[in-house]
Amino acid sequence: MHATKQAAQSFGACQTCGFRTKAVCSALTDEELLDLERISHNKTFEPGAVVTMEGDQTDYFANILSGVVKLTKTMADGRQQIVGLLFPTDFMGRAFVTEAPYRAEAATKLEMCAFPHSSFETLLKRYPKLEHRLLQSTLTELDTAREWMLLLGRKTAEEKVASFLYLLAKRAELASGCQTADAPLRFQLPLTRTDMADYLGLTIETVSRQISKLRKQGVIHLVDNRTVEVEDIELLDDLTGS
Amino acid sequence: MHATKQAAQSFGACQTCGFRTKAVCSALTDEELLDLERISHNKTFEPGAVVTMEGDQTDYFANILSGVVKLTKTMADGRQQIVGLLFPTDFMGRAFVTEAPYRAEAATKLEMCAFPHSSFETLLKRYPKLEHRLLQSTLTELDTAREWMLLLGRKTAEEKVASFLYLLAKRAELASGCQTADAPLRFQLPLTRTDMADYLGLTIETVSRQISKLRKQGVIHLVDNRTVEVEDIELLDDLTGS
DNA sequence: GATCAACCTTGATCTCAATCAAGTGGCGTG
DNA sequence: CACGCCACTTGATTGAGATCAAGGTTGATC
Repeated sequence: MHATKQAAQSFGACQTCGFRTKAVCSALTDEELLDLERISHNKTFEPGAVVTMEGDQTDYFANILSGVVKLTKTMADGRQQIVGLLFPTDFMGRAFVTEAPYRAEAATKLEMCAFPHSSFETLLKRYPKLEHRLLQSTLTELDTAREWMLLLGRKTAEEKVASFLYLLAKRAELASGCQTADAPLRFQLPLTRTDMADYLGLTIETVSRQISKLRKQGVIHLVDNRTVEVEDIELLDDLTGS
Repeated sequence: MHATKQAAQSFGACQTCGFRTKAVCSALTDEELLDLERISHNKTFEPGAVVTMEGDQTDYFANILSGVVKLTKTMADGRQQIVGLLFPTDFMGRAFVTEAPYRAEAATKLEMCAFPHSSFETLLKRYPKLEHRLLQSTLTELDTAREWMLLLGRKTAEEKVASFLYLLAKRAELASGCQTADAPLRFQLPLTRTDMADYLGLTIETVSRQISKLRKQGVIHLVDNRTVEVEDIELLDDLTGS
């Protein structure tokens, strides 16, 4: 029920600590946590690997240790929409529901700490505060989804792309909070342009154009296609429309 | 913890029964239900009345008895997005969170059974199965929100309007399930054109045009602006894109 | 180091829905 | 009854983003 050696190294001590205090395990005492640890095992996935299929029965619960999971809905003719992203410390899985209404896929290299379905539900019944923690994280997920509904329904292409980059920037800032002071904020894009388009309700061409525009405006700098450096976080914030 | 006389009359016995078996109270036994009944009181609102403000502290929990609540997010420049609708038997309120990230407003005449914030949370702690029930309904809400993200991000105007009408048609069919057999399916639109636009991420003009189009195609018939009769439910289903 | 396949960018054009504009019908009020 | 107001419809025009098309870059493989 803790990060592997690799994950611990790749994130540094203050992030690893985050798992104990931020993930679902934060609901339990050290002693109770042993029950959870006993049924947990680590799993890794390569980018693009399907973690759970739509309507899959053999579902399991998991904490994301490193990497990003995308939750995708697909229409009959192939149109896709990413309906959620899961980041490290986020919880994956649906209690007491076997049928997931969407597909979970590794967006990047992925490491998670998984629990078998039935054992975890047993623990949920034994520890109401674990279920309480789950309710809170579900409510947070609901808020995030609704925030994204506003973006999808009402924001312009520029605002959509700026919002996504701002989200990642804030997340990166928080993660590196205890290390770097005011070096230029830099982060990796966990998604390809295609995934970004599917997350923002746009086409890849529009995403690419908007990124170029932000670059020309001096808001961001692209170290490479997947590495962003934020040059003006306030301007980026203004462009989100929020 | 049950519908008022008026509500009971306006819905008929099989719908009133729905509150006992479908609303949050379904988690409790008749005896335990008394605890809930003791702290509940009914409230009514006129269309347009604000039930909870964004960031409101004086939040309360409630079961919707009749009418529809819209949950709205608004941007600084006035752009709006409805991020959720609550129908009868649905539960309103956020456990252990005082700040709501959106505004709840009566879309129609509204009747609800309300519980004070603190008393309800006490009951939640006393009855874990009540909290369990809350988790389940939150998960359902999350699924609904994500379904809507696909609509907002990827569906055409026609598909959006058709999806909304289909949703209402299915709901109406279910509600009248035990009464009417195969009379033409008829229902009231709980939203104005403006609200529909805000729910679907469109403008009122586009909503109006798509409704006219569906009418001309013989999919629906408008008894009046707010009353829809479905003439071809299968065709309507096809047009949703799902 | 040539080839190929992803992934991304940029340009030209098109199209769907937004915007702008005018008009209708119902309803409450003076 | 006239008036204004509100919700809605319909038409004309515009524009943001989709689509179509071409080219660039990177990295894996033989």
